[in-house]
Amino acid sequence: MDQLLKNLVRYLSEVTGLAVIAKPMNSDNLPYFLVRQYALYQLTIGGTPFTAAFLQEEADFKPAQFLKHMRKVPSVKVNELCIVAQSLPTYVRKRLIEKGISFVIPSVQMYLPALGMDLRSRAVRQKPLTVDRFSPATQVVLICWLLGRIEGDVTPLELSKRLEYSAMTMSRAVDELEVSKVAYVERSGRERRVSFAGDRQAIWAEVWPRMRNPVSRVVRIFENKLPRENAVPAGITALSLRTLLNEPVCPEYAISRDTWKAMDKAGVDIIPVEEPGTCLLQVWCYAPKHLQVDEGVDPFSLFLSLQGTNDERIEMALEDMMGQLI
DNA sequence: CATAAGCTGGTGCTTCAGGA
DNA sequence: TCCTGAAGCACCAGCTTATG
Repeated sequence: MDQLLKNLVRYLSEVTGLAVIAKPMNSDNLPYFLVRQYALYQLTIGGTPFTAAFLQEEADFKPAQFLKHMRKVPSVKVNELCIVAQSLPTYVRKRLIEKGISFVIPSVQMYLPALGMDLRSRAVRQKPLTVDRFSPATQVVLICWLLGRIEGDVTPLELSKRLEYSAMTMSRAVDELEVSKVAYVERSGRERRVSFAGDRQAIWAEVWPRMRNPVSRVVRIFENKLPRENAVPAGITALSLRTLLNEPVCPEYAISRDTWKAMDKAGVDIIPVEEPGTCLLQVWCYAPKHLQVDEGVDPFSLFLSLQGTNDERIEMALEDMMGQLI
């Protein structure tokens, strides 16, 4: 109880900036059952008087019963009551607010209508205000939609199952889409449903400058060391599958960072120079497999991985591919 | 090469709807 | 009126990538 009292005084002073004084009340004339359940204090916050009731047994505290008890104590003014507790379930707090009963849970929440104060320590979620560059996870969601694979609206949880990200990461991706006005978010209860804003061509034009090249590094390995089930034809190889461009001498594949980590751990050899039987392996910051289209990586990621190459044939092939797509 | 910034998932708490 | 399960959320730690 001493600790709770100290916490109360410290918390109230910090948060309100007012002088806080708490003195135990004389409980000699109180019935035993009351003394057992509540410790009463004379509390003054910046000159405003309260009767603070420290809860001894928080577990079975009931607001209605509390009021009934307090009405039996002549020295207590019901409208000056303030409950002090270490923690209270949210539904209890809700009820107290409904009834207009003041309460303080040090470091967590205070509700003091007499002072016009209502504060929760938990900060409102810090959403990004703008997004200059989409996170990899957001990019995956966007491309998935651009590929026509997201019908209607979805929740972050559904996205997390489909794209093998955590629900948390998908929730953040939805934040990014929302502030970018690329998607609309509708809340129904605790659910967030995301729907995209119509026209694919317009959205692609708007988002691609903020998208990143998925390739974080390129290594050369022997093609027979390739993890077939996780590797997807990428780069010029993928472009040659979609356009009239010739196949490159050296095939290119894409894998996710996680797949590469596993390969690296298992000790795959990196070949420093071009050699027969080798291939180029692009390590992507997301999993190419989830967005795969036909035999190769998705055309959007492919475009992002090849844009800016100063090769006229590639530029033309890219244009050709994007033209067909949108 | 060291430090900062960015990305992601785990953990535990809060909120909400619905049912007893 | 109270409880419960599911979803959403913040905080944090661990790791990767960018920068001087």
